[in-house]
Amino acid sequence: MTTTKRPSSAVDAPDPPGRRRARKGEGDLLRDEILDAAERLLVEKGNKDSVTIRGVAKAVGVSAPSIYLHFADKEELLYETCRRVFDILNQRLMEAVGAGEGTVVERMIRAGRAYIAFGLEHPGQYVTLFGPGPADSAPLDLDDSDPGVQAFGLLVGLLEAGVESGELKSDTDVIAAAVAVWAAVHGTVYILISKRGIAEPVMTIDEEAVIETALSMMLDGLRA
Amino acid sequence: MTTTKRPSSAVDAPDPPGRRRARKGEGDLLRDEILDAAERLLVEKGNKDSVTIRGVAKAVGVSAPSIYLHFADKEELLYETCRRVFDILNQRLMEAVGAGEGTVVERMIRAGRAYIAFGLEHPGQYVTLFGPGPADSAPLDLDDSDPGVQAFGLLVGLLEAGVESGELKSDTDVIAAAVAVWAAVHGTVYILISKRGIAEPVMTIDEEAVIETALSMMLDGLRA
DNA sequence: AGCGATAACTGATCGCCGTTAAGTGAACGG
DNA sequence: CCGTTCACTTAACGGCGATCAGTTATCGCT
Repeated sequence: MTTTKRPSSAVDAPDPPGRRRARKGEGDLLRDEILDAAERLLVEKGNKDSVTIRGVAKAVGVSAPSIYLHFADKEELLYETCRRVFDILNQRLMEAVGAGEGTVVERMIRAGRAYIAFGLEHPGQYVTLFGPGPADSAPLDLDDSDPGVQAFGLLVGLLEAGVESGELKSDTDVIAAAVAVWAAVHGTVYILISKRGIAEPVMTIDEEAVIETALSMMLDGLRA
Repeated sequence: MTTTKRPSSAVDAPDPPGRRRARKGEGDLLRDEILDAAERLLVEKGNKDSVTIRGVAKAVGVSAPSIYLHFADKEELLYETCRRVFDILNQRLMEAVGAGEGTVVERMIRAGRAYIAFGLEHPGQYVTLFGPGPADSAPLDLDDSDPGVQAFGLLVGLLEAGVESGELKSDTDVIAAAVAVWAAVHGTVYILISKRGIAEPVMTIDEEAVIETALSMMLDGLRA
């Protein structure tokens, strides 16, 4: 016990090694610190399996079991971590769709570009949230606050508007089309993420060209 | 040591618990048994993290370290496991493309349907092979024997034929288009797999409708 | 100022994992 | 019959997610 004491003089060290215990009503402070650390580690490691409960705890400057005071298990921690950034995605999607107006097709293109760009900016969170979860994963009763549900609703609304205005094929099954469109942009994000930095199978992939091809392909196919 | 002996009388038990040691030149027998067991477990668990080296070893009736006599690590074991089934996919794709002839668009639709159907039939292997690997994953120098490279080459060839025959837009960047098409079918498979058996976000998804919508959307967008 | 209650957090431990090192015994060639 | 070699095992390491039984700091209250 030579150096380990911190009742006073605790403002210089930022946080990680020694952390001041939260005061009585402020237990939730730790929750946010945990989420921040988990997000930082997820971005840096790029892979959810490389983010460990123990690692997050050490980054926060706390013991591993403390995590469980705020999250039921690792899955919940990661979900909440990614959820925060996906709320930002929804914001961006709504901006892309709402601002500048234009035709439905133009708005969909903008939204698609925003979605893909966002996914490529946050690959760790993207594959964590949309990647394969445990096979036994609970029915995952998602409500309207779930960012995925919101984004899907936005897409369905857009397609409905397009059909109604005659801009899109009138016999479109909007639900099926929404899933198909989502699948196409999702696949684009996923493949571009996966292929980042691996030996190119045939040649270097021009990301921009792929994105624009995918988007125009999709929408030409939907147009009336 | 009451019941544990097996020098003789070893024909009744099939394999799992006690396994006859292979003879001198037949060490590779175990390799195939391991692959079979790994495939079985992967199909049954649906998730690569639920397939453990120890579990595979027990299923074969062998000790865990024996796996490492035939595979460098778990990743290699899983890769080889999935590779076997993806060779079958390539076969099916070539049948779909080659047989019955027809226009390029027709052949692409058949291939797309075959790809998606295959992915949905083998979800465990699909997400294992195409899902997120470790972030540090080696450049993965894939050669022409890799099923992914072969399938991609098939797709590129098809697109080139379509452009040449005037069936597809003449200004198509075939590489970018191939990636985009692959992304779209991949995304469709991935999303339909992920959404299997979870509480539907908006309503029940009609898989057939999604598949047909995705395929026609794609190809209408590519057509001249 | 002192004290019991309670919120916030820790140390020790469990059972599992992937992986490695060292050893054992059966099958073969000579 | 013997030594080598192949096929495999036992034991163990370090790290993982998770649990449980404490421990300590802060609070309201007298």
